[in-house]
Amino acid sequence: MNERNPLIMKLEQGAALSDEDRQRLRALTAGGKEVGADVDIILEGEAPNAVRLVMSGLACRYKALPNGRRSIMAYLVPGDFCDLHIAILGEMDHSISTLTPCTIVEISTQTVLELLQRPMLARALWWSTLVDESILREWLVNMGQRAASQQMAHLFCELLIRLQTVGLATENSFPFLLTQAELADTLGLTPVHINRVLQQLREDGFIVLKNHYLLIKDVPNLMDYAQFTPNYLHRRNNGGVTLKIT
Amino acid sequence: MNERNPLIMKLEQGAALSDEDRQRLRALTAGGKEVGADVDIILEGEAPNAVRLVMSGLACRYKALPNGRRSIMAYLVPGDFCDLHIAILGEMDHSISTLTPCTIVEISTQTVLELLQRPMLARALWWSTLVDESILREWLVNMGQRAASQQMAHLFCELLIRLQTVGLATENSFPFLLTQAELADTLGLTPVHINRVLQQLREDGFIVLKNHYLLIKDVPNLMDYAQFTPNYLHRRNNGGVTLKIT
DNA sequence: CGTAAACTTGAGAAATTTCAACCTGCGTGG
DNA sequence: CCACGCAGGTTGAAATTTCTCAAGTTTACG
Repeated sequence: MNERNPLIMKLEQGAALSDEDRQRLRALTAGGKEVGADVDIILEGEAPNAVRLVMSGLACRYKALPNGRRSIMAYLVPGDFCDLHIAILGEMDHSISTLTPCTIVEISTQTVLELLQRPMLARALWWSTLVDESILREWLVNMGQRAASQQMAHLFCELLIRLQTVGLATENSFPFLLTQAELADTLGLTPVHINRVLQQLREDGFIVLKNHYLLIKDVPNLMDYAQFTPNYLHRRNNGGVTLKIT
Repeated sequence: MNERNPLIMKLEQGAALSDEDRQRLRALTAGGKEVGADVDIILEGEAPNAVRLVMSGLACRYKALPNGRRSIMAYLVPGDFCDLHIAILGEMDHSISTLTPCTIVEISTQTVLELLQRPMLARALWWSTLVDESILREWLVNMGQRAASQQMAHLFCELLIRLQTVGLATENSFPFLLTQAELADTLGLTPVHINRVLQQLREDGFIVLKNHYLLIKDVPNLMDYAQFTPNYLHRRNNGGVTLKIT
């Protein structure tokens, strides 16, 4: 009870874990390595020999572009795997970098194979990669079909739910360490335009964003504005676990 | 040799199949069902009880949007699975529809589980879902960071390679049945703008698109223009298998 | 306090959308 | 066999969104 391990908190959403499953996961995730902000974890073209997992902080998947910009294709929050798949694909087709200081755990391929012997854990890991894929699809919809301010709002809603799942957001707020340039790389917009969009959202009373903290003033209202429906996150109890303000 | 089964041709790119593996796949893929164009195969919210596979024609994953438009997030070419994952996620977070008349094969969950007993087949199926995910990431880059005409060019390059893999494209051309409205739903642009972009590509001598057939006049040149690098498709021999003109 | 990174602002240029009209090919029913 | 009808494609012009460039301003932190 009162679980604080983000990996376990997340995987509970995908499968009914046993106490022993949880024990294994807890053992695995002890003693990660501290990494600073803006540090590359894995580079495109590499073929890593272990699986990595974010236990604290915020990281991202990205591709570096010929013109010097980069495209961020996913955020990795605590409990997210960097490269659960790479053993099969051979080489990374994208890079992973920290956005804030992070705790990264390395798990040997051997250990992963052991985990996969346990049916519920195998199912939970499968679930987690399928949810990652589902998020990619929703991002595609987001970028293709919504106005910039809606895209931004949608991203906020998604982060709220995902951080709630691992106990890092209250019911309507969470620490927000992303720079406007990073948001620009994510949504494929200009930093200047990101800036104006944020001001718009503030003026319209949707959010308060200051001191590296984001507060959503009326969550259902913002979700409505962003056309956000949480089904694509495949949570069992949507946002059921929220941080208690103490 | 001289394989013509698109599923087998594709999976060979992901793992070294044995003759028996191929036999199994051939048996599976016999006797699909013919379906017309613009027919929904699976709808968002459903929980299908079998896995479906496209054996001929072109289909797509899409989400219907509140404003009546739809967002196409993936094309399914012969050899592609519709829902290899759904047993774990519970319900579809998107729909699948044909774009042209298609042959669709249904495979029972039981049969899939049997396939997964064979290590190389399991690996090949894993590989195929990971490649699907990789394609989603590249589409995200495409929509976010490239000019409209480059996006279009990139899409053409990807389709060329993917259709070559299953023997449905020559070294520089393939049948092209997509409407401009469908392209618009894919790239998140307006049909009007798609029209102008296509004219641009024609004027610039990149492509000939008529009579439902696309010819790329200089493939390396178009790839360069689109910043297309095929690594994300994780093919063993990039575009090695091409249709012989007879 | 000084410096660099992050954020903000303004104005003009470019890309894309919107709306509305008009072609064109092609299959079907008369 | 022809004419009608319609889906798909094309065009023009104005409105809107987003970008670019260039110059401040603020904030974090050594």
